[in-house]
Order: sequence, then structure tokens, then C-alpha cells
Amino acid sequence: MLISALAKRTGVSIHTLRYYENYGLFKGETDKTVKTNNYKQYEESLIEKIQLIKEAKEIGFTLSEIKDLLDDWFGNQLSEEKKIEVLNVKIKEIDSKIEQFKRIKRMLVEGIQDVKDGKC
Amino acid sequence: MLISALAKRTGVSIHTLRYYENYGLFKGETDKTVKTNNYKQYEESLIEKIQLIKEAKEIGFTLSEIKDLLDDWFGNQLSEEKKIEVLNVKIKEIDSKIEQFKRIKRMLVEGIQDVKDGKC
DNA sequence: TACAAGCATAGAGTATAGTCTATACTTGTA
DNA sequence: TACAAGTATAGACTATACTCTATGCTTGTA
Repeated sequence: MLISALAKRTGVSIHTLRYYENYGLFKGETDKTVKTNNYKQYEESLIEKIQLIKEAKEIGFTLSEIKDLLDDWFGNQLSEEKKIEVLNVKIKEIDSKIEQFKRIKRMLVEGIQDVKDGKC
Repeated sequence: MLISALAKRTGVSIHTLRYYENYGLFKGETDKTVKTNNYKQYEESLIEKIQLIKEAKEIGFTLSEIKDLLDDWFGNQLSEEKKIEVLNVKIKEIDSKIEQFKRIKRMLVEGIQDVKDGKC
């Protein structure tokens, strides 16, 4: 599919997709059999990859971290054990983020109690 | 205390503290009885406030959101019910963030299973 | 009293992640 | 065939959140 279709199907703007592509998060390929233009074709599978990028960004990963992760993952240089290791590292990161959120939630719940007790 | 003490005790650089102060996140007061200088004094209670800012940033709140929250909270314009409401809104935001993290964690755990099953 | 270190303000510079504009070529529809 | 709409590249511009530099005044210690 062309870039406008990719934009529509992922909900990411054409500008941002091009920014991501230049950043190296993914790559479209120009069809060499077509000589009249150099339009890039984007594979169906990119849609899932881009959703993954969106999710990862939302939970606070930087583009640089996401790039490292994707390079590892899709570079096919990783053994089965390495892939499992990479995933486990990310799971631990997420677990500690969840703990942090829970800590702050507890603070807010305590805050409610303090307000009710007239302490603030 | 003076700004360098505040920096030491919060682990936030003097530059960043000044940036936060200009941003309106808090305010130091110059001692009017001292005429030779205009050094600002920062209250003990700011330390807790700045820790709160740090935590809030880490879980993804922008400075603008943090400012709104602090203005509401410390502006003393809020009734008890309003304060509880504000806290409940933030708790809900955090709950949905936690859910998002859990969703992604589940994806990663499935990923490990897929690797083990030789699916990728 | 010299002078290094601390304080203040103002403004310049940096990194990240877009977002937009200019220019030029290509494609599809009236 | 005219021309609006789509595509590509390159580069300028923006917002957020710092981070650093310049300048000048003040304070504390040798």
C-alpha cells in the first residue's frame, strides 16, 4: 500500500510516518518494475508494527529505545534465548512502572483520606 | 533555605529549579527585611512539592498538567468535595495507565510463548 | 581588601518528536 | 489535455523541557 493508505489505517499522519521512516523505525520499498515513479510500497505487516510503536510511545518509551528494540527483534540476529531475554527485560521494566503507578495511587488515596479528615 | 540548598536536597539542578519557578510551579520569596540583596528563600515544604513534581513527571504528566494540578490544590480555592473529585480523576487516570501497562505486559508474555513455540 | 563562590535575570543553545512548507514530478478524473 | 490530488525529498519551524552562558551584584573567607 502507499503512504496515504498506511496513514489512514494506522491513524498516524503521513508526516509522522515519514519522520519514523527516516528515523529508521521501518522501511518502505520502491517497486523496481515501475520506472515512471519512485512511490514507496508499505507492507501489510507494518500496520501491526506501527501500532506497537504507538503503544510503546504511550507507555513512555522514546523513539530511540523503540528503534533498538525493533532492530533487535526484526533484525533476526537474535537467538531464541536472546529474544526471550529481551522480552523479560521489558516485562521487568513494565512491572516496575506498574509499581510506581501503584505507589502514586496509594499517595492519592491517602490524600483523599487526609481531605476527609480535614488535614488539608 | 537558598536555591543551592534546595537543589542539593531535592536532587534537581539549580537551573531546572529556576526553570520550574519561572514556569510557575512554585515560588520563593525575597526577605524584605534584607536590603543588601534579593536572594530568594525557599520553604521547607517545597521539598515535598518538588518530589511530587518529579514523580508526576516520571509517570508521564507534562509540566502544564502538573501546574494545573498544583494551582488547583494549593490555590486553596477548592472545597473539600472538589479536592476529592480532583484526586479521584487522577486516580482514574492512573488506573487506566496501569491497565494499559498490563495489556502490554500480556502481549510480551504471549510473545515469549510464541518464541518458545517457534512461531517467531 | 582581594577574590572565589553564590545569587539573580535574561537570553541563547540543545534534544526530542514532531509538523509544515517548498519544490518538483506523477497519476487519475472531468 | 487540463488540473487537482498524491508522492518524494529537503529543509524550515514548533513545542516541551531543559541546560548553559553572560553579566552583574553580594557574601564570606584568606
